[in-house]
Amino acid sequence: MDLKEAEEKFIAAWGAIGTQWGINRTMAQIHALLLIGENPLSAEEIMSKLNISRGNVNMNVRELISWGIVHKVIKFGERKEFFTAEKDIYKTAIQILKERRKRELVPVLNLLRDLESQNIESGDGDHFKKVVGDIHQLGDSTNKMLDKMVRADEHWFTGSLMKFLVKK
Amino acid sequence: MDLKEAEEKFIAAWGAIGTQWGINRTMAQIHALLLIGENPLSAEEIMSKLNISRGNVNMNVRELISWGIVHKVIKFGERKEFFTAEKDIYKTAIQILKERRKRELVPVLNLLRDLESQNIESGDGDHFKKVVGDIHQLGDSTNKMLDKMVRADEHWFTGSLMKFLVKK
DNA sequence: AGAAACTTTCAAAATATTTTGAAAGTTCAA
DNA sequence: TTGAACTTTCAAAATATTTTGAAAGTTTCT
Repeated sequence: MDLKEAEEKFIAAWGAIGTQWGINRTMAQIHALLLIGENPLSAEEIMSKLNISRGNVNMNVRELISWGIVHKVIKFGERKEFFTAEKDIYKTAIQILKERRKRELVPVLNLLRDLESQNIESGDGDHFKKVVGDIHQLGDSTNKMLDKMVRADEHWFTGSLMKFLVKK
Repeated sequence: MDLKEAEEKFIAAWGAIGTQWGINRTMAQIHALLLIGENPLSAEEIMSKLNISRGNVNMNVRELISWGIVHKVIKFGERKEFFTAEKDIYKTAIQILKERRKRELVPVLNLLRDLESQNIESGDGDHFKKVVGDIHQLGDSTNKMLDKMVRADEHWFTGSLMKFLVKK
């Protein structure tokens, strides 16, 4: 198997996996392409390598940038923009944790806080209150855990936290 | 705000959040409905409370069962099946971790192992190999971490692991 | 200012996912 | 064995998401 073949396999598989992760296939493929490319690529290049339209590239690259895992690169003397993926995979993972916390966990916590602040007329609401309270507690713990992971310096993954988590 | 109102808000919101989590809305709503209900519900009841079809209930309940977070309940003397959600939210969380590890992480590890076993003709494949190797390392660590969480007894979330993660 | 080189937008088309509901399948009591 | 009470299936319809590509917008150069 030559390099090109392996790279294509990686890109295709990353796209498929992305789908399972709830990420759109093209976005995952663009990320893979930029990850394995040593040099930044232009929109043109992404279009032709993945066989997708200009608009599609623009949209998904913008989204990847909003996740903080792809960056614009301006080359001196060149008019067009280039894009590259964060190459430190730990930074990438932390960035994704950060964003998912913001996008997926925080809204849950807000909902729960809101529900708990409501004064439900007593009685049979006990079970409901317990469920909401339990989820809230779990959500808070998870939030703190993620916060700790995200705040830790960039070597957390090889540091004491990871040692603790993975030991035995 | 009365109980019914709060419950409906919870169900609706849980559905919307599910969508963001990459879970289909109806599945999340059924889960919410079963969570806040003290007693198991029949397909009929789920249909009418959520205003969805029989087939839809069947499909999504089956999926929830395959995730291990909803269970069939047979009531003595009753012909039909009832369904209930796991009420221990920590168990539910662990179950979800377990399944996501199996469905989302394991395939990635398989891909990476496969790519690494290929003998790529040397030279400029160095960067590609590094990327694949880095992701593999991260994946392995994550896998071990999840394994530890999942294996820990059901009180891990309040136990030393959680203390460590959340302290400070 | 005008024009070339680029990026962004967005309505329409393509694709993918979810939902429906009627038909087929199953179970069980009589 | 039959038929009532249930569950499952699945093709078609509805809905949601993604993709396209041409038009509009922006920037930079002359």
